[in-house]
Amino acid sequence: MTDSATTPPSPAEPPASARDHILECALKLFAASGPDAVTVRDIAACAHVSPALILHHYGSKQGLRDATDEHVAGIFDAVLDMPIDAVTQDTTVSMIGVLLAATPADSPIPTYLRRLILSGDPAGRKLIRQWFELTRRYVDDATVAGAMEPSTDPDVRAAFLMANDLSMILLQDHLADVLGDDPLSPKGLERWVADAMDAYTSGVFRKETP
Amino acid sequence: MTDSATTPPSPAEPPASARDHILECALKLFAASGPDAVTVRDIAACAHVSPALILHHYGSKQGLRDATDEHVAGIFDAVLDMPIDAVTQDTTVSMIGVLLAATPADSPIPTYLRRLILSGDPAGRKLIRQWFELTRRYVDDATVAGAMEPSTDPDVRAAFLMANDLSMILLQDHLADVLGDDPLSPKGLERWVADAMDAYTSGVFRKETP
DNA sequence: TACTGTACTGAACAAGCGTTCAGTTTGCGG
DNA sequence: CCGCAAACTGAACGCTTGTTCAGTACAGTA
Repeated sequence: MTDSATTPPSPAEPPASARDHILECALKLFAASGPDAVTVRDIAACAHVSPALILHHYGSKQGLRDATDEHVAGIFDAVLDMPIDAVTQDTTVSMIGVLLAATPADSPIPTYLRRLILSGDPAGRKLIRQWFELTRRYVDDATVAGAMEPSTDPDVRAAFLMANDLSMILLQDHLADVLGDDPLSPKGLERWVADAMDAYTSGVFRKETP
Repeated sequence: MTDSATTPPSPAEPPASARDHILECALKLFAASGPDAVTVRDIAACAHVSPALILHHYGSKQGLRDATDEHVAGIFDAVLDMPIDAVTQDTTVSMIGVLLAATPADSPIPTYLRRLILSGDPAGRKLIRQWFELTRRYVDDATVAGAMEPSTDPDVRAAFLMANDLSMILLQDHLADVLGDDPLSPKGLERWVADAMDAYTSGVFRKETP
């Protein structure tokens, strides 16, 4: 319930309090192994504090999980609030490019996002809803603007594009395995986007086989 | 190490031994909540046996997990071994339709498959590799046959199609949430396949905006 | 200096976990 | 019938887990 307004007014850089450090470690460890596999003692060791301090600050392990979810969702919200124009132009086909550009290369946030989406809890559902609504609006706008072929089922079309986007996060490791390039790395992203754009503009299947 | 050959020769229907019943329950519970969240006692209660019997038959909880993985992978292999012609024709765009047709409607297998793929363990990686290889071969065949537009990066194209397929399993709940139809139900599948085929043949984006 | 609230710790607790084991029941060949 | 291996159980063990709690260190205030 205490938000960042309770912290003393530090102008540019937060003083990296133990509380923030704990959340940072939790984010990293949760992303790497999943919250269930990470113990409070693991996080305490990572943050160089006692396990009791974590409970002191966040009430319970679940409280820390919730705080981490909120933190990531907040970052994601900030990315989603970018003007939609930035999404449509350049090689940035999708939300993924924007998200990757907004987070450092070794950030655990994409990985954590994957877990959040697949965990089935409301935070992930809300996140997907926002993502879908944004894509849905984009489909309408682009269709009206003549940049997109009209679809008889725009909801499915938006979900189709979103799912395609998401699969890069969800299947990152597997795609890296079969393609040889991490699809979320600059090189891998370029390969992926190039072929995806080609598929989306030139089509994949021929209408009939002459 | 003891395979099904050790069971007595029952002609049509396996006698549903306690051992099989345990695996069946494990499959259901693992799919529903994830192996980490399911205790040996949970599985024992589901199968109406003592926890000790599970360890007697499978050695350890990990042994049961491995056995369940193998069982699901075996079913999946049987689906993948279907002739590729069956995949290309009709509304069955993809592996998903074949898989769904091969399993009962309320089967926990698709859900378990999702967990297997995302768990990061070798069983899931092997499975994805097979899936990819099949799709990769399909891309070549369909391109030679003139049914598919040639791609400059066929590996990515195959991964792209596979990922699109997989996203229906991975995002099943979320897609059902935003679309109102479970994409793995007959109705939802029809909606999805119709729009996906449209996108794949007519394209999504226009080449230029006149 | 004395007071107070917050950050923080070490040690312990209760509960739940996977696993073990001695022992009982069951089924089957001799 | 006996004997023996396999199926199966109840009760416990050791360990890890999240959590609690009494107490310490330290800042800010009067």
